[in-house]
Parts: sequence; structure tokens; C-alpha cells
Amino acid sequence: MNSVFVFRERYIVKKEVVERKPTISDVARLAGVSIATVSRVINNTTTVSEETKKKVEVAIQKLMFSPNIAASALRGGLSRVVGFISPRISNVSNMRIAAGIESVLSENGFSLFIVSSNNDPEKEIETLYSLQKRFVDAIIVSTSLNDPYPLIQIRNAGIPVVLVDRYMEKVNIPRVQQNGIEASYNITNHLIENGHRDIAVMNGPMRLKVAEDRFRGFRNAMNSAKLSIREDYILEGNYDANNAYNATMNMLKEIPSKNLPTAIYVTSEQMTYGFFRAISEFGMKVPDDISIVSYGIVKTFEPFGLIISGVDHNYEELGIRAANLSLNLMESQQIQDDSCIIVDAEILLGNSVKKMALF
Amino acid sequence: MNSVFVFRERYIVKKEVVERKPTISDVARLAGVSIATVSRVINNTTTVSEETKKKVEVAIQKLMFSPNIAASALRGGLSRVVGFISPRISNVSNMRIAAGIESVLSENGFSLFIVSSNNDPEKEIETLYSLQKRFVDAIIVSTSLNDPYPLIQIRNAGIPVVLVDRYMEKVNIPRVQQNGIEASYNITNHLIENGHRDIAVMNGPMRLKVAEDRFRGFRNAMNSAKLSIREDYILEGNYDANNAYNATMNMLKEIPSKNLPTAIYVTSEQMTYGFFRAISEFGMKVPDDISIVSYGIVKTFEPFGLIISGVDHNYEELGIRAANLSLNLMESQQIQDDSCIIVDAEILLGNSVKKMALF
DNA sequence: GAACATAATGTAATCGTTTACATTCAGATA
DNA sequence: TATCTGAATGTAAACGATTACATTATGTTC
Repeated sequence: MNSVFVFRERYIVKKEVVERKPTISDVARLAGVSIATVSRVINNTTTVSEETKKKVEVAIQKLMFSPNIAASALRGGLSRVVGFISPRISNVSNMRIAAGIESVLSENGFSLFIVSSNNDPEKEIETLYSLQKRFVDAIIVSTSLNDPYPLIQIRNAGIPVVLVDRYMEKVNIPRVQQNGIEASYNITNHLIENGHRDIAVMNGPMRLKVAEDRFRGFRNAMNSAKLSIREDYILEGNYDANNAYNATMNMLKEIPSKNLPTAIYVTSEQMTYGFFRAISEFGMKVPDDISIVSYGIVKTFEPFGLIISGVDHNYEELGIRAANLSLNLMESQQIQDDSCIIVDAEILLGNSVKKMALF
Repeated sequence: MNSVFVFRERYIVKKEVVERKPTISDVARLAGVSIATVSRVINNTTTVSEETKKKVEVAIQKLMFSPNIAASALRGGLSRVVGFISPRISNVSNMRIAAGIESVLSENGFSLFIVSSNNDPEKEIETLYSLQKRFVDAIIVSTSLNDPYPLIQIRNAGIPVVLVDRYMEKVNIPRVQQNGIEASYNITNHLIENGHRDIAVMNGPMRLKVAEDRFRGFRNAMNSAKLSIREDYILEGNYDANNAYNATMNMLKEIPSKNLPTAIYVTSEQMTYGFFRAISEFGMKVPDDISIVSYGIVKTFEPFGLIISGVDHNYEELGIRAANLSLNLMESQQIQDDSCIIVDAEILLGNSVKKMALF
């Protein structure tokens, strides 16, 4: 017997014996019931007697049957896939969120379909519709959109949507986010408590709520301490190392060294790298010449004796919560929902902040 | 008119007007042809006259029709998704491969479905079958398997399989890999040319061909130079920072300082971090106390004036090649293929290697 | 015992495509 | 003119599940 191969029909070849993938009718025949009954056992929709249920389950085991997802989706069933739209897949933070999501989903028999929006609203919209067309049962998105309409449309089409990390307000789409304002307030306070008064901040792209939050926390802390924020101490970054490098270089060139800030709050890891590269080129040392705190912990400086104080965001937890939320929505077949889960970040202190003399 | 919502049937709600998603019959009706003709236009399978082709395309545009993937998959068509199985999604290298794949696919109207195997062969097998069930048109995998059988089975079931980065030999499954042996040979040679003779190596998990390759390149270079490799200079790492830290600490404790190697070849970035943390704790400096080269470039030490010499592997390129290969296979509907594409890595020199006095 | 409710199961239509096969028609060939 | 070719298109049968509706069996009530 030759091993046979047929492309279009996706036969399964097994040790020289060719078997067609079993269908629901094969199960029905073996169990001696109708296909309707088999389907009812699989999806336990209506009552089936214990006795026949057992028979069907045995047949399923014996044939190693699993339903054809395409057929099920076509008719309106579940596909047991959740989509995750990430702004950038080569970004560690986002993938930590993905890992969190995946852990919960796989426990529940779901798969995760990760796609990238490349931080591009156009592409994100495309991606949303593409996921819808692929019959995912829910979509988790760390959104780059400015306009919520596409999300609402998807949601209204019956696919639960959950926002994670990056979010939008005033749309009743459930979300899981960080306590960015509070954490930023606290870490800024840490600088203030150490006697710093001339404090700079390196912002993310302000069109994102997460970036806005971090700046707001910073501003609130400064205001509470009755400290003013110099315009030229506000650096416009983009959550990106090169950009941060340039912004820092600009500041160092523009401002006379005696007027430089004594401390800075850098609002992302990547930007911390860029900032560092710039001040090193200028021969400045941390914390002697400038103190630094960051949102996100940078560990790779530790071999050089520098432990950055900062906010340790818990991305896995964000993913876990988002996944659970999506499972709940699917189960309850509920669409309108405006729950907002906030995941707390911890503050870790190192040696990147110099204690200033009190005057 | 109230806005209507029906979960199971996935209606699309648009500005208070409810429309059912258009089907191929709607297109056929509007264009005044049969559904068969429409299908032929979409998939351009057989000849259709220019005139009717145009009519159909206009109708498709007008209705914003796009085919139902589930129906198409059920009948045996393409789903225009490629699956990528990654050993770990929170790993930057793997996601750079994914980004490379994605860029090629999206240019060709395909989507990428990324799933994680968590370095677990069991889970990878599950994942393979899950992708098969989801009707992906091809699978790209950075494999954790020891036994190629599941891959061959998938391939025989008509789904092109391409290995990327991590590979297996003696199975005719096409693959895209790095020139790990050669690059390792060259970077080791760089140490030798600088007068080093007592050289250590930090290996990855040797069950992986990629790890074996890097060690082989190292060994070849040492042999060519007639240098011997001390048993206790071979450190067993796991491509992981903590593990590398422990292995390094062990070596530092076991070997009297005068017998320590003058240089080391660390075969991954993550392990470089771990190695560094360990030697720092011992108060050793690079390159004064020990020289280092690495496979993979570590940039985050540069602000401290340390530029590691090493192999700059081009992960995006690996992804790009793998994606193109999979597209070719799909197009040619070819299944047997043993092409092996090798992506060259460049060597970048920094200041992490000390020139030893010649004797 | 008749009438009825309820549980358990079966029958068959349906989802939206692809494609084997059938048909039509214009032009080429004998 | 009769026959044949091949291009262009249509008809209708799949693909494998879900589920409304129909049917049968079983127990309950008066």
C-alpha cells in the first residue's frame, strides 16, 4: 500500500494507513445515535440521557474526534480562539501581557491569536475586521486608535472586546489598566522627599492615555509639593530609545549646565536607555550629576552597580485579568460592560537617587 | 428603528440600519452572473472574460464583499493565515523573527497567527494540531521537538511546514537558519588573534542544534589554532540569565583566580547579562580582568563605555526568508522540499577584548 | 383509561463557499 | 454543411457542523 496524499482534502497519513479525519457522522454511526445527539453532547445544549451521553463520549474518544472548526463557525458556533492586538510584537512589555493572556486562555481550552497593529490606527482597524472574519470569540486589544467607533462596531457585532493597558475613556468598553497616575505620583514624590526641586520628566506620546496618566501623576506630585515645572524640563519622548536620546541631547545642549535639573522621571524603560546614552556622552554620572527614576525597571545596569529606582509594572497580571474578563463576557454572552480593573504597580527603590542637602 | 443585535448570526450594525453581511450570491445577483463565476473571479482559477470580470469586481467593490473564511475553509479553499510557533513569545529574538515574517505576509495579504510552545514539545505538538484545525495555510516553526514525526504528519496532511532558526537535520523539511558554526568560528578566532589561549565558553542547551552549532564553531576555531579546551572552561547555560549567573559563579568559586580563563565566548545575549552580573559581584572588570565576546549584541552596556564585540544575528532576515519560503511552497502546492537557507550574521567589534602580550 | 406534559431523540434545512460536470456558442476544420 | 474544438458560463452537489421542528417514549393527573 502506498501512502496516499491529497492536498485539498487534508487527509491524515498515519503509518502507511490513510484515514479521513472523523466527522460527527462517524461518531454518530459508531455510537448508534443521530448526529444531532452527538452535537448536543459536545456542546451540552439540551438534555441528553446519561446513558447515551456516555456512549457518545466513548465513540469520540475511540475515533479521536474533534469538531471541524470551519463548519462550526459557519453555522454559528464557537471557535475557541481569542485575538490579541498588540501595538508591537517585538516589544517585551506587550509580549509579557500576551504571555499572561495565554496562560489563562490555555487553561480554559482557548488559543491566543496574536497580531500586530504596528502602532498604526489604520492597520489596527484592518486587523480588527480581519479577526472578526476569522471568527475569533473575543478580542483583547492594547489600542492605538483615536476613535472608538471600530471597536464599538465589532462589539455590537457580537464579539466581546476588552481593552488592556492602553485604553480609552467614555466608551463603555471594559478595560484593564495600570494605576499609572498613582504610581507616577509616588515615584515623583520619592524624588521630592529626597530634596529634589528641579525635576525634569521624559514623556511618552501624549495622544495615549497611559502617557498622559504618567505625566498627570508627575504633575500632581509637583503641584502638591508646590513645585513648579519648567517648560524646558518637559521632554517629548515616544517610548523609544533613539527619540529619548535626541530629546535628552537637545536639553543638554540648550540649557546651561548650572540650570540643568537635578533629577528626572523617565516614563519608560526604552527611554531610560536612550536617556542614559545621552548623559553618558556628556560625561554625566547617575546619581552624582543627576538622579533618575523610571516607569518600568531597568535591570541591565545592575552589574555596573547602578540600581534604578522605579515603578515595577506587572504586565503579566494585566494580561491575566484581561483574559479572565474576556472569558466572563463570552460566558455571559454579555456585550455592554464598563468594568474597569486597575492593576497596581509596586515601587522598587535602588540607588539612582541622590539625597540632596536640605537648605 | 431600534438598532437590532443578534449574537449568533453576527450581524453588522451600522448607523441604526441593519444589514446582513453580503454573500457571494448578493454579488452574483448584482453583477448578473452566477455564483460560480464570482468565485472564479475571486480566486482566478479558470478563464473569465474581461468584461464579466470587470462587472463582478465592480459589484464586489460596491457591496464591500469579502468572502466568508469559514465557508471557504470548509470547502477547501485558502484561509490566508500562516501560523508561527515560537518557543517563547516574551523573548525578543523570537519576536524579531515574528516581525520579519509578518512584514512579508502582510504585503501578500496574509495574516500571521503567533502561538507559543513554551519550549515544551508536548505543547508544541498540541499547537501544531490546533493550527491545522484552524486551517492555517502554512506553519512556520522554531521547533522545540526532538522527534520530527508530528511535523512530517502535518506536512503530509497538506500544510507546508518551514523551520526557522531552530532546526532539525535529516528530515526533508525546508529550513532557514543562521550560520552559527561559521560566525562562532570567526568570533572565537577574534579572541585567538588577540593572543588569548585560555578561553571559556558558555553553551546553550545542547539538545538544540543552534546551541550545538555555536559550540562546534568555537571548538573548530580552537582546534585550528591547536589550542585545547579545558573541561572546566565549558559552562552549561540554558540561554537564560539566571542560569548563566549560576554557572559563572560556580566557575569563579571552583577555579583559583590565577587559573581563570582570560576570555570567554558567551553564546547568547541573555546569558551575557547573567555572566556580567556574576563577574561584577566578584569585582572583575571587562576587558581588564577578562575579555568577552558574545553571540548576539548587547547594547545596554554602551552608556558605561563598554561595547561588546560579538555576532550580530539578523533575526528579521530569518523571518523574512522563512515567510517567503512558505509563500513559495503554498503557491507551488509543493510539499516535499529540503531547501536550506542560511542567513549570514555580521561580526561587530567593540572594546570588550583585551590584546594580550605576545610571548 | 384518556389527556397531557415532559424528556429524549431524530429529521432535515441551513450556513457560504468551491468545483465537477453540463451547457452554450462562436469559430475552425474537413 | 456537418462536425469538432475550446472558451465562457451556469447548475447543483458537496464540505461538516448546529438547531428548529417533528416525533416517540414515559410518566402524571384527573
